[in-house]
Amino acid sequence: MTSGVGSTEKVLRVLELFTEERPEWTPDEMISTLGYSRPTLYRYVKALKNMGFLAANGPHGLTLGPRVVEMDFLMRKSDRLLAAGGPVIRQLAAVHPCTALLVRWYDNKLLCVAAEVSASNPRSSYPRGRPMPLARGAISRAILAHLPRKQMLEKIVENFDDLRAVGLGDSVDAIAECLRQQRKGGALIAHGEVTPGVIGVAAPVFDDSRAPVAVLCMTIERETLDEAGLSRVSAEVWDAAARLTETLHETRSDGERPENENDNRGTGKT
Amino acid sequence: MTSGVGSTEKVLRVLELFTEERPEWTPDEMISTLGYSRPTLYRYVKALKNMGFLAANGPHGLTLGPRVVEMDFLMRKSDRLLAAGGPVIRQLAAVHPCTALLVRWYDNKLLCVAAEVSASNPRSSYPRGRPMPLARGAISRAILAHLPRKQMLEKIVENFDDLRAVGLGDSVDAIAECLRQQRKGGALIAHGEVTPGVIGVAAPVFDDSRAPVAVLCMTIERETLDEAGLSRVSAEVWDAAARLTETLHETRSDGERPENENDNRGTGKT
DNA sequence: CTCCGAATCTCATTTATTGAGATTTTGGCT
DNA sequence: AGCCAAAATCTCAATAAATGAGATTCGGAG
Repeated sequence: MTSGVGSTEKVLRVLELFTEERPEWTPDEMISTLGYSRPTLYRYVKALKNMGFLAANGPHGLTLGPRVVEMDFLMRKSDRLLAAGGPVIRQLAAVHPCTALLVRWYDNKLLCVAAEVSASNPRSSYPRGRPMPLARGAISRAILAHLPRKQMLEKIVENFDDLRAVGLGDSVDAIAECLRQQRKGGALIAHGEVTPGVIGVAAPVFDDSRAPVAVLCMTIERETLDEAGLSRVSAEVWDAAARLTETLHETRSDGERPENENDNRGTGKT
Repeated sequence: MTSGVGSTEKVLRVLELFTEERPEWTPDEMISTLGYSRPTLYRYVKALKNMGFLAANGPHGLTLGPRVVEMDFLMRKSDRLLAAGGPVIRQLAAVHPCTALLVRWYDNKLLCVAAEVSASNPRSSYPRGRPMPLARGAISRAILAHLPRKQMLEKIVENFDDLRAVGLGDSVDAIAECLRQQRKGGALIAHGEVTPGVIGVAAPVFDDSRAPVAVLCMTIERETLDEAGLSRVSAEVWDAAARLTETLHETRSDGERPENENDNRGTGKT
């Protein structure tokens, strides 16, 4: 609206209606929720259906459509981070019973892209696609602490209240200082900031530039781990993240396109 | 363009650039491929980034963004077909070494939504998100044969050449007749129509209405199966599809929203 | 600090989007 | 099979938004 693509934003607002709580909508529900006129909403829906973003479900219901699944497929196939990270989180999960996560950093969002569970009774669930809190926990701080100064300050300002609540400091500068300190200690550790009784151990992964692109994290039941175990795990996580960073740099320069393990495509039924 | 949402279609055409072959684009590449002016393209990209459909990757590269992953997550969480179908394809995979697929039917597209591999050396690969050919193989015919007359004729016309090539008949009516015959034989069987040496056995799954919403399919190495085995497998597939149809009808009426097995969300790091 | 390419802004011009109401299509009934 | 109400689409004048050339600013490398 504000930027010369207002109509598109209105159209795509339709897609924002779909949530875990309400994954199916009728045109009339959309009209009354969004306040669009009938012809307009139908136009939008028709266009989104044509492009595969919406699909009919039953006589009058609408759900998200096949394009969504296809695009996610495409991302999984072509995401170097995911290809390189899969084996790494599997290794991590073998170190100690836990949930090992690979979390990608989008400028304003943390999103789990892969998870491996080795704990017998996992306390937490972060499958691919689950958004993660931006201002709490080891994962978040692993990003913040390793951001270039400028971006770090931006994010601190944006999330000031949460960060102060966790006790990192009472001013923007104090928090920045505190975060910068944490760079030096290797993996970031948080005790029960998100889930009580669960320890998070996280380390950043870097692409070519100096900005972090992802975080490796192990979440572990506190009871299963003593001090010595924690420092061993912490070293493992840090090390794994460093290896992953290394791998990313390699595949960037030589192979050009990432090699997909399973590429006999276009086949599969008879 | 033709329908009152032209500008939106132009914007979303940007997303269509991203393919398996080319998952990363720069603004300049987009400009020369799409023929948009510089300010326009930058406006589009900015909007798509704001909405999470695109994300920066490196200094100038763009890739698909986090919204895509989130939306797919949402679909996986709320898809009754997927929730009910998971166990079913696992059962099927246990019957005989194979790849068992659950394929959803969107009015113009077949898309694999879940797969279970039990063959030791699978010949085919159809992970979630892989689009499937619309006019070949047992899956396709399991849909076509069970479509209401009107839609069946539409689809036959649209795919006439392919269907004739497979030998179903030489006229629209002949093909329709042939397909209608196949309704009576239980599961649909195809020999090497897509992958030589691989047999496909498929059966339709129905939602409340009479139109099929999905297909269950087993793809099996021909050598591992004799005539008797094939008819046993065929009965199993048909049966499994019937059970799945049944389950869908049940969950539709009572539970209202599908129960998700693993719903301790908002948690997972520390 | 300076420079160069990348990204954004400005604003007159062009073009598409919008919605009330009429109209057609669909699919739920007997 | 055929009807009826609800859903979806169409028409078209009024309204508002998208467009792009060129100037400008931003931001990172040296």
